[in-house]
Amino acid sequence: MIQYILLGFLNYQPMTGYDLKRALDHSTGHFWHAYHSQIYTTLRQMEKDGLVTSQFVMGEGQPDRRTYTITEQGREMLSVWLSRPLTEAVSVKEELLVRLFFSGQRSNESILAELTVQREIHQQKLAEYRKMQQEMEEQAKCLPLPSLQRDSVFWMATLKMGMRYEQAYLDWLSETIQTVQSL
Amino acid sequence: MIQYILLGFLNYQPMTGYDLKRALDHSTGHFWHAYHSQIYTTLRQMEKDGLVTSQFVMGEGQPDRRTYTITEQGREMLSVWLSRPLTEAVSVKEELLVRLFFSGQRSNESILAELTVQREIHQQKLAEYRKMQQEMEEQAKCLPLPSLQRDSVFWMATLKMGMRYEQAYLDWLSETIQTVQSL
DNA sequence: GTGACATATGTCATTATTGACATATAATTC
DNA sequence: GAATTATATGTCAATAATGACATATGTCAC
Repeated sequence: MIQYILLGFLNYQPMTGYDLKRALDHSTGHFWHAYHSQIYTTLRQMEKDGLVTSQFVMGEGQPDRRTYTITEQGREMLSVWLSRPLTEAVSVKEELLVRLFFSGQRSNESILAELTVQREIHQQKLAEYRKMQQEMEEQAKCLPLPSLQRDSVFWMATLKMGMRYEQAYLDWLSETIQTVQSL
Repeated sequence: MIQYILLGFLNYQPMTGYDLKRALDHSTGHFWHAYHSQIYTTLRQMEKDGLVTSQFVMGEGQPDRRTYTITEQGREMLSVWLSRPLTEAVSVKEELLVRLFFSGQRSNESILAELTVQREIHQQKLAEYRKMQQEMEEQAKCLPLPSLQRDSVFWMATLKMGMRYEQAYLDWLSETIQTVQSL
């Protein structure tokens, strides 16, 4: 998966591993996390596979940088991947639900403490997404390239799903906290 | 993670790998999937670690079965895990959002086809969860052990999150389909 | 000047997960 | 009687992901 994400970004412009890590952290990282270790090793593998090329630039006054550029083969691979639609349910991994499922043996206080912390975490996430939405709407007014206008519709769509997810999570947490309190 | 799920089930009663696979598929599998291969290998490892013991029963008229029983150490490990609350955001993995994020280069038709299939998938999931909820509510009236009454509150809570998630997903899919149609 | 932080790139051992391959019996259906 | 499905348990190679360890420079504040 991470390989397609990297191709997706490199399809816009050449970037270094560090650039990519930052780009991910502010966008796709919210729905597909990656450590920098995974990014650097995947980029190396992709170079071996001919999906990208790299240029090492000795740092003059700055640390050395290795810039990766997508190849025609890389673009082709990204296109093929995008053209083959997801036709199955993706598997969800929700550790909190696993924990709650087996929480019959726990005290109400222990459970409530955990759910309350989670509510704070998801409130922060929602606030973060709302801020991102505002910033994105402002940036959309003055995009450097008109071709990015179309892209920004999809970026915004992913953000909207993030907000719906966080809102649903928050609503459920409040409901569940109430339920546990009344036990 | 899968290890704690297995301990969670074995904490109720001794079970075989096959039993566990079925139990997971009808419950926790909806928020933490596991192949039978992972279940069997994890059970073996857990036996080495002293978390479970196993009794092999030659099948008389039925296939051979290896029944796993949780040990005191296993119960302890489960308890410790449950008592250490999740205090961080769990990382989400949403392949559809990754795909949509980089879908600027795709045709509207291709995107709409994918979103429509996803809507059907999530509608089915929601229907499945609603059916499970009905069954659970009926079963709750005549539980074999009164101690399960408390547990069923948490099982129901996880199911409710599943329904909220699917509903949020469906609402977002409809919204996004409309957005793409109007491009 | 020194300590902290951002920039920048990597390695590596371990664990987790995937999904195909393999095997055998019993019951049911055609 | 042949095929299919459910029961039941495993192996294994490959991939993906985790998170610690390692290193070096530039900048800024104190």
